[in-house]
Amino acid sequence: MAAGRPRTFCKNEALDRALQVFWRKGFEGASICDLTEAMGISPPSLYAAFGNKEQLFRQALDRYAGVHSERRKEALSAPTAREAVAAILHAAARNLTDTASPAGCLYVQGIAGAGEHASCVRDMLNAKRADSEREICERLKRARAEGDLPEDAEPAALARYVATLTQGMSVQAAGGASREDLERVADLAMRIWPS
Amino acid sequence: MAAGRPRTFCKNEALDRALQVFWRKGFEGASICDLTEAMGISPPSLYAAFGNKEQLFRQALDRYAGVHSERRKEALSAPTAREAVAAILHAAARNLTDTASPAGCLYVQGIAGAGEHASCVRDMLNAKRADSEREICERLKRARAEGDLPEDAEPAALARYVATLTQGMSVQAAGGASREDLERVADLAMRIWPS
DNA sequence: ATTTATATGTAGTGATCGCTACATAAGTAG
DNA sequence: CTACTTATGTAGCGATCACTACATATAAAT
Repeated sequence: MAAGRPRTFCKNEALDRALQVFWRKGFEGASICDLTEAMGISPPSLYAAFGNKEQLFRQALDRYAGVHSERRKEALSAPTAREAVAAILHAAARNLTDTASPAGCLYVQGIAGAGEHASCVRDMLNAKRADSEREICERLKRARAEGDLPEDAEPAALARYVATLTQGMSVQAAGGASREDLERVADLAMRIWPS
Repeated sequence: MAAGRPRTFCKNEALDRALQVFWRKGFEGASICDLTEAMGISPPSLYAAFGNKEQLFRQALDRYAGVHSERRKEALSAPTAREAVAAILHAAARNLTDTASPAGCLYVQGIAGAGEHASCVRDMLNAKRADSEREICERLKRARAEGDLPEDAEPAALARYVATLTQGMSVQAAGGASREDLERVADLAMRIWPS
């Protein structure tokens, strides 16, 4: 059939730029004007390609989630639970203070000034954080089954401890904490390990 | 001199109601309309009594900070550093999930959808979180001086660990974590203690 | 009673929000 | 070429934002 005028920008590239804006300013803090400027396109192009602001956020969030899901899997593939959790925490310290990206984690900073009507954004971010915690929990369950963790260890509680730390590290990073500060937090946090 | 028409509302009571709104929605997420409705006053009364939205937030934040500073001091007055930190973490688990208030901590949730022009709000909240961390650090320094902590303990790093946990717990609470969940995190967190 | 000072209620300011109508440009299909 | 489809650029929509002008109300001071 007829194919119409081709779009003049790369969708994924534009999405990456939108992600940067959402990451730095949060969902509500990022205006369409901020986004179109960063993406190098006009509002009608944005709406034609991505739907609306909420759908754009969802797509940017999925892209972000893809990257971080891979990093998480890599960290969790360490041979022991102890090494896996240490890898998660130290990767967090590193990534959350990466100067090439906004400080902190989109899962935390994205909440922004969400009024009531942005509850779906809150739900999206809650779900992503829960996904992350669940993957850690699964790894710990496996470790317990393999005898890598004692029988009385509680994977769910441990996973929540790790998730709480990474989320707190995001707040710390957004507040100006240095990479070294967060590395030290990660080191301290690992002292709970029975080994 | 002449005293003029007296105001028809209690300033502190109105401030408390504004605090609830900021707490639940964040600085940017709370509209003047939300605030005036909750405070039971009209916009001109709000501006006459509190200046503007930013100054209102600052006053609400100070009020919140007063309450939490007292609670913190009480927790830190425990005889040993270990008990003091445990008290901080368990108080966080309790307070952050208090059903009478919005979930989470204003110091974290207040960041809301802060656009660039709300950087002063970000600074205010960063400063309050830093205050909290510093008080914990002071307590730990005292403990080390008293021999309650080993010579090689690092009060600053420990204080940052505790602050990171409480901030992460705020994110967890805002995401729906239960009091029991957070209590278990606090228990796990205390396992790093050398004792 | 008059003056002075502060608070209130109504109503609306300009600016910005997310979003879109509309005409035009740029491609394919026949 | 004409017909059709899709993207772009301009320009602006109604709604909401933080905030305020203005007239009026209510107190104390003289």
